[in-house]
Amino acid sequence: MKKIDILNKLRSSGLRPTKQRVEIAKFLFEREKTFHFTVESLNKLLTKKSTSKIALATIYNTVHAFKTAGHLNEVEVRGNKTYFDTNVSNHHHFYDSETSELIDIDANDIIIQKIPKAPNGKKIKNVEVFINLKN
Amino acid sequence: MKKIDILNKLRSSGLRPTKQRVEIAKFLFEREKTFHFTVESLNKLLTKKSTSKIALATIYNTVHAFKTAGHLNEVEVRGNKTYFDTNVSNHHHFYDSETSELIDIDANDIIIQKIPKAPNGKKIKNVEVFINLKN
DNA sequence: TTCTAGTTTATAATTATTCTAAAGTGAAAA
DNA sequence: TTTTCACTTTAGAATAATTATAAACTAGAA
Ligand SMILES: [Mn+2]
Ligand SMILES: [Mn+2]
Ligand SMILES: [Zn+2]
Ligand SMILES: [Zn+2]
Repeated sequence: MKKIDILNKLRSSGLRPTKQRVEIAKFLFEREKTFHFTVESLNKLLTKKSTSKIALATIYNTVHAFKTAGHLNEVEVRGNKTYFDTNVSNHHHFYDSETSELIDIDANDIIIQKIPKAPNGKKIKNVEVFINLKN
Repeated sequence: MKKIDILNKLRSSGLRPTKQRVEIAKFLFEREKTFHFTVESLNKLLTKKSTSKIALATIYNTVHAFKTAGHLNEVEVRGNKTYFDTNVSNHHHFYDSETSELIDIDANDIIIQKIPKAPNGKKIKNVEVFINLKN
């Protein structure tokens, strides 16, 4: 994903491409593989990588703006911190609690044969599979 | 589960059956169906039910002690609070984000036909399925 | 009954996150 | 190009969940 696409991505979701947003978006979206992160880890990586310091509040603001725009997903991981995922398509995860590392599993790599029907007036929105790992 | 069993349950896991622990254990374990809760919700319910007030710190201590002893499981739910589950067997969940309600799914009610193999030197510890509900 | 390690408790501390409100800025309009 | 202003960034305060502290209490062994 090139810079022009980043600008389009931001503008088309009603987000002004400010210096900070572009820098964060480039860091998050200009990569081949999925990136899983917490605000803390993102902050550290950005601080290390870049010269210009971005306020922590801005990172929170930006991550939430990207999530609301559908460019990031929140992943539920045991623990206190909130995890985000640059892979916004429907998929599953391996989770290694030793390293707190998430690994993507393509939706097609898990096939569920039998599933219970949703209760009362409810419908199934989506199904998430977590595979916890050990050594 | 009767009172004597509660006492055994505590003692056999190295926990002194104090007044507070017995009261909390009775509240949590003397019921037919699985109970999912947060420390906050448990605290409210205990306050309503009982005459003797239990300190919030004691509820945290006790829930952690029960979890460590294997009498409670922690369930990962989106949001800030930590959820606990009296069902410590391997099972799955429906999750209704409208009501923040968890509903158990028996392990046998979900059959996974295809699953990827664990990465590098890792093994699969367990598989958890979350079915998110909508109206 | 005495004794003590384990437990409870009020309160302080910590940690992740959100709020606030003042200063800064992208970009539309003049 | 300059003006203008709604949107954005920011430092710091506030909040909320959880954990730590340390003094008072107690289960139960001796
Ligand atoms: Mn979490
Ligand atoms: Mn959670
Ligand atoms: Zn992912
Ligand atoms: Zn459950």
